[in-house]
Amino acid sequence: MRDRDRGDRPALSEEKIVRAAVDLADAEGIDALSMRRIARELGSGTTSLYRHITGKDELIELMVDAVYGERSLPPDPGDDWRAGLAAVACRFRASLLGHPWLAQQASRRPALGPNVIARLDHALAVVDRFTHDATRANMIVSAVNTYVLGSVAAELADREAQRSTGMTEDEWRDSVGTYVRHVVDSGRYPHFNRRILDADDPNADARFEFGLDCLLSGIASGAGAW
Amino acid sequence: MRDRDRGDRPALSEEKIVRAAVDLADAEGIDALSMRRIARELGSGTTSLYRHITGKDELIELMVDAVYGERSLPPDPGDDWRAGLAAVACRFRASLLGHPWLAQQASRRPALGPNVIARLDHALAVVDRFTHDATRANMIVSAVNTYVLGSVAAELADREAQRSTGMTEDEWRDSVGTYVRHVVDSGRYPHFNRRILDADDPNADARFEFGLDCLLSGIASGAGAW
DNA sequence: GCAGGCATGCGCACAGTGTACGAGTGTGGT
DNA sequence: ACCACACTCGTACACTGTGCGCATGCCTGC
Repeated sequence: MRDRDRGDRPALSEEKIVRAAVDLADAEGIDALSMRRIARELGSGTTSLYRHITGKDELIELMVDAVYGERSLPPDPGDDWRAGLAAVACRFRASLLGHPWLAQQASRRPALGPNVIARLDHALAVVDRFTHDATRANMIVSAVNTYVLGSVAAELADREAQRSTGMTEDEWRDSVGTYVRHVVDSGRYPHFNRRILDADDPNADARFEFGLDCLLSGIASGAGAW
Repeated sequence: MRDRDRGDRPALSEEKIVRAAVDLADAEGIDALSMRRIARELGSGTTSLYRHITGKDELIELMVDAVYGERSLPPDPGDDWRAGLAAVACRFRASLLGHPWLAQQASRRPALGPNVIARLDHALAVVDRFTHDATRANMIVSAVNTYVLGSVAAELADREAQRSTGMTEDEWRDSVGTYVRHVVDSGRYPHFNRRILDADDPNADARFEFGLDCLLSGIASGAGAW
């Protein structure tokens, strides 16, 4: 008993709980994340978790900050603020895509853990090469983060749709297609039709980069000044 | 019995259920939305709801489309595509802000109800004044919608934070402030400090419009072309 | 008028959730 | 040696979504 408790189960800790929770959420989705399940994964009793965290809400905040901390900060891009900001945005996007549950939590409470602050500081440092106006720098970073967040949310929605129905991409397209054909045949939405019929459907990466490029160009041009 | 069933409770219907669900989610948040609670609000049995909808997932999809349909389409802006697109973005934002639970659902399955399609068609019509390239129009609309979604998600996170803690804005600022002071005092994040100390904290409307203006300027300048 | 089918409403039950409470246990300080 | 403490965890409670099957009232065919 002594050996088992000391050896095989080297006691719980906040860090271990958070790591197990992140792994579980990554593997099976945020809906599968329950306290009982985390405890089972750790080989401990369910309520033991509550000795190290105050509740599920706090656990999720800790998970968010932990994920923000797992990637190292991108290298200093020198004077090219635009490339630097694009790199920040891509890293942020990669973090969100790697942990699909993250984007879903973003509209709950704002994360302000140490790792989040570190990333924010880095982004502000990059923008500082472009403008020394603290208020403006703040808004620029907000705008870029905001765009990335929305972009990933939309991308995940698409991905989730075909995952939850268990269809391949082609099957999904067919399924939606027959429904959409009704709408198209009604002829009431000509522009929507054109989008379906004429437009190429760019992949998520291309869409992301297109919007990011527009946003950065607008920033560079000095838009948004009073 | 006959009278009661016929008069006071004029039978359930999909539409009534959806409306009750939207009202409840607006008033008490998405977490308070349970099938039992909706049934109680309607004065019916819980499982009666399942005669009209297949389950909670479908209910939420119906709720999303219902909300998209409650605002009339903005007037045709004529040839000023930029003003028209800005109007579309503001309407979208208003819908999301009026129903905080909406943004949280956006990263689940994509809504493709009739009302959503109608709005999409309208947006594409506006952009058609700017470019006739269907693929490019598609990406432009995506980028704007994406930005609005992210912007609202961030705004709601702030709002939710102070609502859930039951603090006023000042109390919240103080509470975060003391925590942040630790970080600031450490001196490790100079740019973050400058943001806290020097930057004005623009309200959500200003932040939204700043980013939107940047994005639209970038689009107008032709950014994102290969 | 009446029988039967059918749509609808709903009580019960089941497996699952977050977490409060308090009892049990091994460890370190005095 | 003793006590206090940190920790683990079984039990319990009030919830959740929803499948099953029964009851009831209306509509149709005779």
